[in-house]
Amino acid sequence: MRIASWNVNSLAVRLPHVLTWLETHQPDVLCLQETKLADDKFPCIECTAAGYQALFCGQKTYNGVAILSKRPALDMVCALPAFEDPQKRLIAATVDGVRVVCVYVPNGQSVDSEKYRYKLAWLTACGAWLQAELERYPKLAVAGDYNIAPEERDVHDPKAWEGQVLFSAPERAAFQGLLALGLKDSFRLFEQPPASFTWWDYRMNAFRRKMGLRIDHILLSAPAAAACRASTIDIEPRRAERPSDHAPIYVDLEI
DNA sequence: ATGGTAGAAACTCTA
Repeated sequence: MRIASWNVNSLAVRLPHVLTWLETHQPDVLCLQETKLADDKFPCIECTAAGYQALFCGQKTYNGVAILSKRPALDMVCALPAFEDPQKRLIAATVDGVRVVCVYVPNGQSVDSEKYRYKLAWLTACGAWLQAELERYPKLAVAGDYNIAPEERDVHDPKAWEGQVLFSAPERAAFQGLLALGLKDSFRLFEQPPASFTWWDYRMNAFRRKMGLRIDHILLSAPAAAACRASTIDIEPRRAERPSDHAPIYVDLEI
């Protein structure tokens, strides 16, 4: 079973990229973030034609998440139950016995902002909810844009980024808190190339200059991690015309 | 020096 995740930064703009990528890589599940689409605008017909059903939880202009799957996705949840929030950042469903959680963690903007405090509060609420999900669903994957680089090797210039949003100590501690629930960072289950990143700023030719961060992750419960055979970043779509600023990532599970 | 780029939507906010 191949489970993928991609922050597309507007599905309206990136739909051709997504359809091409589905055709090439044939994931069983694709988690999307930053669809930026109200639910009545979601491209269901195009997804069906590509062989995928879609569950989505969106809003106009900002945020928005979706789960595309070849097989039926059941028991959808579309928000953190105990966290009142108008922003559409989480959707979960079960596909072939695997609980798939798609997250778009708040960016945080800057460490002194209200948005940063919201990011940390959101992560606390998400962790508490995931703890209960892990008890209900042994095979669980949490895929998405975490907006956190966990370690120095996940940042092109850790000294420059130290203390900045996406790499500050409280954010990294929150990420470690998710791992402490028993989740594994799938990417680090395997030897990986140095300077492996998933996001490059559109500005300053960051992609060409390899100035990236690894902020998109697929975390796995212990039984899912035990079945994981590979965890991959596909940077090819970042080279395309009008790319998303994020690369798609995926895991291959022997399930 | 606080820039720059992209997207949505509206002439600004978010990332």
